[in-house]
Amino acid sequence: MATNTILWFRKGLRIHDNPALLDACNNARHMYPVFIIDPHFLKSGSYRVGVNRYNFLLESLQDLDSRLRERGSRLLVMRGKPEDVLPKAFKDWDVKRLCYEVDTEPYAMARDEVVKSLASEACVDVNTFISHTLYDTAELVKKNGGRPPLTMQAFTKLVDKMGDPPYPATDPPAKLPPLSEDAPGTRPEDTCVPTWQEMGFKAPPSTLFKGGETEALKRFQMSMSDASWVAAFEKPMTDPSAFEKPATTVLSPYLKFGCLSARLFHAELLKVYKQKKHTEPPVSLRGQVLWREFFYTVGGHTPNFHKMEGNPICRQIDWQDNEEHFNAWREGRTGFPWIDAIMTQLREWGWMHHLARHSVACFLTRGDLYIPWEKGMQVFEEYLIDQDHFVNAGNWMWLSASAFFSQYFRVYSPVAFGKKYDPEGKYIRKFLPVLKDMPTKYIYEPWLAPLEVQRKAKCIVGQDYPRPIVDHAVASKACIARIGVAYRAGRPSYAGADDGETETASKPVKRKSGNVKEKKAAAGAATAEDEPAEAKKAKGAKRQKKITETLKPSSDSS
DNA sequence: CTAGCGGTTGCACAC
DNA sequence: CCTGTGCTACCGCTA
Repeated sequence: MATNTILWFRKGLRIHDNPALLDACNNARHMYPVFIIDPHFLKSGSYRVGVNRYNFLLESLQDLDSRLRERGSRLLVMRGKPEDVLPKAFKDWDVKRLCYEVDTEPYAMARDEVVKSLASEACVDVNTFISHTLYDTAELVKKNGGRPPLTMQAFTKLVDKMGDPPYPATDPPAKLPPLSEDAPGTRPEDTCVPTWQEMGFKAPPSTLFKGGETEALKRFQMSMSDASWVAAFEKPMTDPSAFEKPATTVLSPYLKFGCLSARLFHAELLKVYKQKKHTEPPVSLRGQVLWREFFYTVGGHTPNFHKMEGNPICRQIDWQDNEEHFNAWREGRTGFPWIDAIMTQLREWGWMHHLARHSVACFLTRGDLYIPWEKGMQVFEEYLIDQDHFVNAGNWMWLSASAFFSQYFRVYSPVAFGKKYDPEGKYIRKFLPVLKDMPTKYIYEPWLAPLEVQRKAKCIVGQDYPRPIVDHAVASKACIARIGVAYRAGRPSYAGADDGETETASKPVKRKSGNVKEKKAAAGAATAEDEPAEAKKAKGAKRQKKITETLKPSSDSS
């Protein structure tokens, strides 16, 4: 017997490869495609979503609406909390089935548990589908013995053992089950896609990238059309300073919102790979899709993944917040043009190259400022159009050497790194017009330019552009020393064999060499209980103390 | 249990 | 110009 169904869009803002859509159409008299504008994502004061990503979402909804209309349906954009909106809709529309795509982010998991029990109270069947990721990440974890692999190598092997991911779902019928037009609360003027002004944003969006499935598929085709480029892709070889034509696909925002299916992307990559000799993960284009899968898998099965505290895979480091430095970083006025240009691109475009993100993330945390990675993560969360919960947190832990990556002495130079790719400083001149006439010789280090040169370039350092907030040579050495202390003081133990395991302190932590007590080490003192091998460090201790002192917020400004 | 391997993406300086 | 080394001794995984 045909019933009324709700198709609840959250991510997965697409028609293609959408198993929830297919199920919602199945045996449906009326099908109601719904998106709910959830106030959770708009908490005033501390934006979770800046105007660029929010508008990207609104454009994606517009596009989804027109694609549904082409098929005789339309999108109902509802306002309110899902746990209020949905039960009312169940009753108003006499709904018997609710279909949606699984979302494993912590907020979504909790929300959906509530919705499920409300649905059950209303005698509504709930059908859920995994189509945001390539695999069911819980299955990957199970196959790996109950805990997620923590290296990309191990993850790639695991995925290979699983075999190819499910093939993309078939396209939906050309004619979708219609809404009942006299259903309460579905008037077009009450359920249309709002504008960014209506959402309360003051400043207009400034990103170049347009949201939506149509745009996603266009960009996807464009990227895939050059098979040689696809087959030869090596992420670390791409240029972070390219902005006229970005060196990578810029498909990430479309994957984040599900405007593009990762499974479609993956399947098409395999087709190209069959024809051509190609690069391999982790650097290949397929590798990039696997990185996303990796962070979804680890993040979805690690408690408190987006925090340092209570996160069993995250190294506990004595980061030190510094309001002044943090604000300078966020607002692009550190005095390092390469860093400030990247932070400007972040705010204006909502997207920058992966390696550019590395530069600024390293600078904020283990490289120069020693500020908690969570602070940086929150800034990215607000401004990035492709912000993706697990990917963002995972990469911030990576860059701050808190998890996954531990060679903390590999510090990016805020001067040399960009110069390698863009010796002329075109990227800096583009995003920091105040420096556009600075001679190439000084474009990465304007504070070294003689005053006369600064005058001629109409950019006086200290007036028109800030002086550097730290001496990188000093700050980076201090950071390396201090993070080394934190490393020796203890390491995280992933004691839990299960997802829910949060207690980690019970297992003894084995150490290879002198287990320096945190307080003593932090004071920079060599201790008597240290192994003889540590003796040679006595000399280093003094220097270390000095370096540690330079990190104190009161004394480290230049 | 443990040693050895290898890791998407650093840099400056010495030789 | 190249390769090696210090920074400081990393760590999950595999055999």
